[in-house]
Amino acid sequence: MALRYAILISLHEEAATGYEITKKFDQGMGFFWQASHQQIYLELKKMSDLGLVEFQHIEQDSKPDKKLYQITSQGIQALKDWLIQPVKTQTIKDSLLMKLYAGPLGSAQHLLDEVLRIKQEHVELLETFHAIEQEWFQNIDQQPLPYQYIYYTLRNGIHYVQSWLAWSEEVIPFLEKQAGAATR
Amino acid sequence: MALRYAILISLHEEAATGYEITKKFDQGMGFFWQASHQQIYLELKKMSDLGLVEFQHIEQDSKPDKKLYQITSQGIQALKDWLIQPVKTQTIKDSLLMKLYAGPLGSAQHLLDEVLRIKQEHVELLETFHAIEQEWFQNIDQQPLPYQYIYYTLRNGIHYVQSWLAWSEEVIPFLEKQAGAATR
DNA sequence: ATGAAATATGCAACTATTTGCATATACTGT
DNA sequence: ACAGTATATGCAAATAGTTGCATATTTCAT
Repeated sequence: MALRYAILISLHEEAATGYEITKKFDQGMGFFWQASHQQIYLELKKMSDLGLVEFQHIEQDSKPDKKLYQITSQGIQALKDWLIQPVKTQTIKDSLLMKLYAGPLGSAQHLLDEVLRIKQEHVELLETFHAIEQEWFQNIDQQPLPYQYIYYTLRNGIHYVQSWLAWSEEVIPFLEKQAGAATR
Repeated sequence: MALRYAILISLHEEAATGYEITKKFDQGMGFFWQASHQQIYLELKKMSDLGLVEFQHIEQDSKPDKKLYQITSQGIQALKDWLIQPVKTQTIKDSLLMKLYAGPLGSAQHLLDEVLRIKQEHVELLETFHAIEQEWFQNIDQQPLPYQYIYYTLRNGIHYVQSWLAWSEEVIPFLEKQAGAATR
């Protein structure tokens, strides 16, 4: 159900097309929720049938037609009701750690390559996060209240990525040693 | 598919019943992969049909009968093949951050309560992790190699929980201020 | 010129996961 | 005595998510 409420939160910020919501899931909200365009279009249809959102057809020259969705008062109420429910504990599905756990049955070199690749992604993500922090969240306590809340979701991301990078500095030397030992 | 390989890794360590594997998913492997007993029993059946595992019936007095599963050579090969595939990037589904992102539309007091509750869980988890580290992973470079790999999955967990707790120290004062302001 | 990426939406099939139920015995705590 | 927890496995229904495909135009890069 959480996808539904992620979409409602996005539409509560501003009216948008399915295509635009999909892009939002690749950016800000994407850090804590991911969804494909197929999922989003299908969910928007269901939500429209339930009266949580409504849309207007917009015809465009030189581009495909689109549907601009906006949240209804019923949608806002449903979102408010959901926001005060207890949060479900986050499930973690981390196949890198699974492969590491399997240890010597796999290849230390392969694990090392993967850790280095993901490290690079995390380094870039951290730079992006810091750039966003600089650009949008300076003097945070003077920003509008909604921004202040969003700022703390960014801070969560920064903490997470930094801790992952700190861990990688521990595991990389170990994997280098194992990968080296295997070829000798 | 990853559930399948999580089970194979577990059975490669030692033969086990579905019930015992379920308990493992609540402990060590549970940090990076979760699965219900329904999922595990169903998957074991499929894996048995495919010849990746085999089982023997064990009749017990005073307890229900059980099936002891063990990995086959075919299962070991399938696992080895999977271990050298690229890892899929982890998906994060964090409804706490989603509710935080929604900000003033929800209740700061409710968010604060939830953060404090999860913080308590994380404090306890960190204690558990540290206890495991002390008991099983002292003088890590003198331990058997498979233990050394597992140690780094534990280290990942420790880093993660510590970073979450550090973040909570940032967000709690903010939410306390917001919750206080709302009642005045 | 030709291919790739962006814009824009959607169906169908499959895989993964959750939720609810069902069964049966024994042990432990109140 | 009675309720709850542990042991042990499983089916069925529903929801959630992935993968592959389909369509149609424009703009940008090689």
